[in-house]
Amino acid sequence: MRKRRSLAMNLDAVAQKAGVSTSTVSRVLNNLEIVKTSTRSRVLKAAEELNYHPNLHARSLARGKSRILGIIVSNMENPFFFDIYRTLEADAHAQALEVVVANTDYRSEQLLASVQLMIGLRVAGLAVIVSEMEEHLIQTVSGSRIPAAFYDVGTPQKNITNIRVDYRKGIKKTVSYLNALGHKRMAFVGHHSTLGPISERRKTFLESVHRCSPGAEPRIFAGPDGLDGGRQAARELLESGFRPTAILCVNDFMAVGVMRELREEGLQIPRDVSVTGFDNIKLAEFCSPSLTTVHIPREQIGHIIFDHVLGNSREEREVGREIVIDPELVVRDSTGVAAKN
Amino acid sequence: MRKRRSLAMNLDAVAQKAGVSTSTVSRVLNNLEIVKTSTRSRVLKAAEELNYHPNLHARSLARGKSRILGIIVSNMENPFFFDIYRTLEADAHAQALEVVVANTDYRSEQLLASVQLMIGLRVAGLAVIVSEMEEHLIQTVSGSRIPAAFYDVGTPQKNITNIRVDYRKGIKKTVSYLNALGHKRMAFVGHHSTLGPISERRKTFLESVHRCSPGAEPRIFAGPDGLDGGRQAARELLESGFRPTAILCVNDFMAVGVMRELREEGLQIPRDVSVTGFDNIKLAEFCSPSLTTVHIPREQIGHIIFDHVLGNSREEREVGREIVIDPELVVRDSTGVAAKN
DNA sequence: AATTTTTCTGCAAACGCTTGCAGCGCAGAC
DNA sequence: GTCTGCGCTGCAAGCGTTTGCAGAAAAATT
Repeated sequence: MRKRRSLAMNLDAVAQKAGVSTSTVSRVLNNLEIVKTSTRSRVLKAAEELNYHPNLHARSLARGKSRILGIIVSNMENPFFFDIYRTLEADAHAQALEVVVANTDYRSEQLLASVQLMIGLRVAGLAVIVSEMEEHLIQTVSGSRIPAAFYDVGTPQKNITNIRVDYRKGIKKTVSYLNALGHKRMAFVGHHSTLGPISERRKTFLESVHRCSPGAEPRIFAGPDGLDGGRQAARELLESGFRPTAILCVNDFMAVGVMRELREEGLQIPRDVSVTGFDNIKLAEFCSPSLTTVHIPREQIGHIIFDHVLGNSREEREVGREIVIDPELVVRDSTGVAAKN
Repeated sequence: MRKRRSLAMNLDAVAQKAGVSTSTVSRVLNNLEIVKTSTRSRVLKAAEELNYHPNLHARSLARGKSRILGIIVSNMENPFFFDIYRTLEADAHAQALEVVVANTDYRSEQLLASVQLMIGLRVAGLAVIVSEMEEHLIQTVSGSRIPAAFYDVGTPQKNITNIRVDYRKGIKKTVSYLNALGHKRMAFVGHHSTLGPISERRKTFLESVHRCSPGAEPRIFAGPDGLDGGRQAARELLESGFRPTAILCVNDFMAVGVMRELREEGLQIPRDVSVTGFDNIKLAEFCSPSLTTVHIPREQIGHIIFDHVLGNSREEREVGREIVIDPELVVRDSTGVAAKN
């Protein structure tokens, strides 16, 4: 028999100090109104003096579940993900839920690890906002019986809600807007081309261009998600000798990097080349020139996810549906009529 | 006696299916090399088939500690914090530690909640990267016996290391650089003026200006941390009628917001007004014009924090020291000679 | 004052895991 | 054939909570 007398404060210590049982302490700490006021204050005093902090692991174990919302995102650095995270966090806190975030960095082994973590933590709900997702992981989550919501990937399942944005529509709007401005030579800057949702945007881009201006020869470039990645892709584009009059970027974050490189090379935006993004992150209004983009309502998405995963009204928590969101084009200063040449 | 036969898979189920005891399953799952290969594979197969995921709470409880690094930051949206977080996360993962992040949003009640959370989680180590910090919280952390590191706030304590950047030096370098360019009328744009580290920058700014050019009348403006906050502060500045030739911003993130507003109002940077930031976040290179700023080595800071809190060599983990970092001025395109008028 | 009801508190099991120790089976030594 | 030693496995206690149930104390009722 090990007698590893713990140093860490526990219920017992508080109970002893207050001269009550651990059950009573527990009830006080959980605000069960059952406890007599005098006892209650005695316990609180003892806890205070001992600097007691309940062991959340023990608590979750005893309760059989944790009050934690798990969130998995591909890239917290990209404000798109951050904004959804922020909304989810606020909603969670409003219901006295804690939040655990994991960042996959678009790496599927990290995604696997994150999912394992969340299941291991027995989170009360799980939001998966990633671009990389494998079928068997979806099954794993579904099998865990944890109410979950996936953004952009997977299909509705038993306890899984799916939220997606109609990217095709967003891309089409962008392409036909640019087409109306006379753009024919267009390029697409993406990232991680193998990922489902991303390759969908790329494909739609090609389709749209072909439909709008059959003669055009659209080109594709890519780099890692981020400012540097955008810049790098733009550099490759320029070095390739291709001179598009418009560049569509897979997201705003990369678009900012793209614009930086174009500027560096002496190209004026939008006089020499138009640039568009996707997401409508805050930064899109703040860069120079401000960015024409496609608005994706991240707050709304966050709220929807939360409500479906942990919402408190019955109908809200109707997990297992698919929800599609329509994006809107937002025209700013990074686009203009096509340069003639 | 409650017989809440759990739905969730547990060791017992796996053990039963594999025809062994829970101890053996546990040993297999923890890679204890003691187990016979045949047994081992039988157990792994059973676990796999049952879609078993160990309950991390139970594990932490039994082990008496969790393999979690806790991180608390003021504002994850600001890339400064994100970059430190990213480094910490990488270091943690390299040692098979999980990470739990909490965002305080500069709210001290949220900071309190976050600290409670981390202690409740019995994290193996804690990194607190915030601008708001109260003495009694420091005591709480210190009393928890969790190895911790604070950035920018607090003083070294028993199990607490302190990392700080010599802001005074950074600000002084900036001011004298601007002074050398002929700037006399300067403004400082900060946020949350009551916070310790921030008010230090502001104070040093005032001192430095007075020392460099005694006749000058520096002005202070502020808004919430972020792009919008910077913009808002700049707007107030302009509306006040004050026309500085240079604006020092408390950080790069806000500086980007400031530049946006200046541009909006038709002011050219740096011809009409110079702007500087602080931190040297990636975005500083990507905005237009690129931003003169003070480099704070966030990666280095992240590594130092990790090593002191959870590093595996004895001397690294020398918690309880104070470490000061010297910042460097990085000159880019947002600053130039003072406008004559 | 005796009884019933209501409040409040404590007991002890359960949550799912880890781990010290004891024990079993079996190989080799004598 | 007994003994020793080793490799592997199981037993059971313990981690710090929560909570159903039962019992004690206090209050209300008769």
